[in-house]
Amino acid sequence: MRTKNESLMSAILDYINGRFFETQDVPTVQEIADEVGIAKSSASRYLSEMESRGMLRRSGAFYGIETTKMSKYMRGVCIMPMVGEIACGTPILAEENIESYLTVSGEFLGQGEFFALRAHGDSMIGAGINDGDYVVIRRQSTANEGQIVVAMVDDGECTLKRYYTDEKNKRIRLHPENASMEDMYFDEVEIQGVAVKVIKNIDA
Amino acid sequence: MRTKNESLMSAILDYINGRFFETQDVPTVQEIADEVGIAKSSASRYLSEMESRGMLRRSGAFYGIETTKMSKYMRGVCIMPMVGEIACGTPILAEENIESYLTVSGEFLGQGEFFALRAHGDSMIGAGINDGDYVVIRRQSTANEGQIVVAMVDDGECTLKRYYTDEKNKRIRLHPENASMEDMYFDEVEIQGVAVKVIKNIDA
DNA sequence: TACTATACGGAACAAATGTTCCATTTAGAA
DNA sequence: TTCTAAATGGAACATTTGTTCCGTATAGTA
Repeated sequence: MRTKNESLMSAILDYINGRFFETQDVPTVQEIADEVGIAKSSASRYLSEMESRGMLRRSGAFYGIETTKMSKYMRGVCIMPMVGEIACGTPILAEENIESYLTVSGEFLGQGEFFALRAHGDSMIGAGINDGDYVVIRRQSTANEGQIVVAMVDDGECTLKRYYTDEKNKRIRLHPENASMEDMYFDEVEIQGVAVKVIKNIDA
Repeated sequence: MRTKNESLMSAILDYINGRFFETQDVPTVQEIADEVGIAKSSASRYLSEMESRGMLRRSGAFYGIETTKMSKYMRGVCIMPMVGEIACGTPILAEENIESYLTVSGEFLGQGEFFALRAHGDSMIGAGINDGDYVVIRRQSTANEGQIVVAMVDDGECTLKRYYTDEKNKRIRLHPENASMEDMYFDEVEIQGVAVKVIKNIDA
C-alpha cells in the first residue's frame, strides 16, 4: 500500500499560512496544487483529509479555508483608526484625520470600539504620556472619576486630561498631569472616550 | 434624461468599506446588488463607473475591489506576532510562544520584521518599561551602543537590557535600567532584535 | 516476483463569479 | 403631453471555483 504524504500536508499548511500572513488572503485549490506540484483534484482531496484531521476548517463552498494559526490571528480582530492631528471642529474619526490603521487581535484590547490618538504637548507627562505618543482610546461617552479621557470642549478642540467631577459646583474638572499647568473647569464636556493604552517610541 | 445616482454610489462604497473593516473581506457583485437593492448587472455597471471615477480599483477578474480607504489601511501592512512567556530554550517565535497577532499598517513601524514581547520584571523600569508592558522589537542580529535589545544568553533565557560593548575587555555588557540591579557581562550574546516601541496599559 | 489497497491525475460536473447584450422603464427636456 | 437619452433589470455568456468520478500508477506486502 501507499502511505499518506505527511510532509506534503505540512507543506500545504505552510503555504496557506504563509500566503495569509503575507497578503491576508487565502489561496485557491488550484494555487495550492501548483505550489506543491500536484493535481487540483489531489489538492482538493488533501484538503479534505487535512480537515478531517483538524488541521484546518472549510466554511462554505468558495475560499473557505481557515487554519488554526489564522483563527488565532482572527480572534476578535478589530481595526483601529490612528488619528494624528485633529482638524479643528471636525469629528475625531473624520476621514481626513485618520493617518493609518492598526488591526488588533486576540484579547489585547477586550470588548469595545477603539481608536488611537497621537498625543500633543506635555500636559499628561505625569501619567507617562509624552508628546508624540499614541494613546489608545475606548469610545464611550461617560467616564469614571480619575480616568484619562479624550474630551471635546467648547471650542471644538479635543484634549486629553484626567477627568473629575466637582459635586458641589456641578462642574467638570479636567486635570493635566503636569505640575506647571492648571486645572480647567467646564460646565459641560463631550467625552469621546477613555484612554486604555499608550504606545511610546523608544528613543534609541 | 436621467442622471447618475450619486447617493447609490456612496452607498455602495460605504458597504464595501464597511464589509472590509468588519470582516476583512470584499463583497461580491451580487452581494452589493442585494445590499443596495439593484440587479447584479447594474451593480457591475456601477462598479465600472466608480472605477473610472477613481472611487475604487479592480485588479483581476474575481474579488478584486480595492477602495482608497482600504489602500490606506493596507499600505505596508505587517502582521506582528505577540509573544508572552517564552518557554525555556525555544526560539522566540516558536508557535507555542505566540499569544496573538497585531497587524500594523502605514508608516507606523517602518521597514523591517517585527514582533512584540511582554516584558517581565522590573529590570528596565528606568527606561519606562514596566512589568507586563509589551515591547515591540525589530528583528536584527546586531545592535548599536546603548540600544535596548532582546538578547539570548547562555542558558537559553531571553532578556531585555541596554546593550554596550566593552572595547578593552572585548566583552558585552547588558545594562538593566534599574539602580538596584547590576550589569551583566558576557563573552557572547545572541541578539534577537532591538526595541522600538513600548505598549503600556493605563492603570485606570 | 506478484498482488492489492491506496494514492494520483485527468476529465467532467454543478455552482458561483463578473461581464455583456438587449428590451424595457424611467427621468428630464421640449 | 410627447420625446429621447440614459439607466435599469433579466437572461445569456465565458471563466473560475471546488468536487466527484474513474482509470491508471504506485508503494508496500506476501
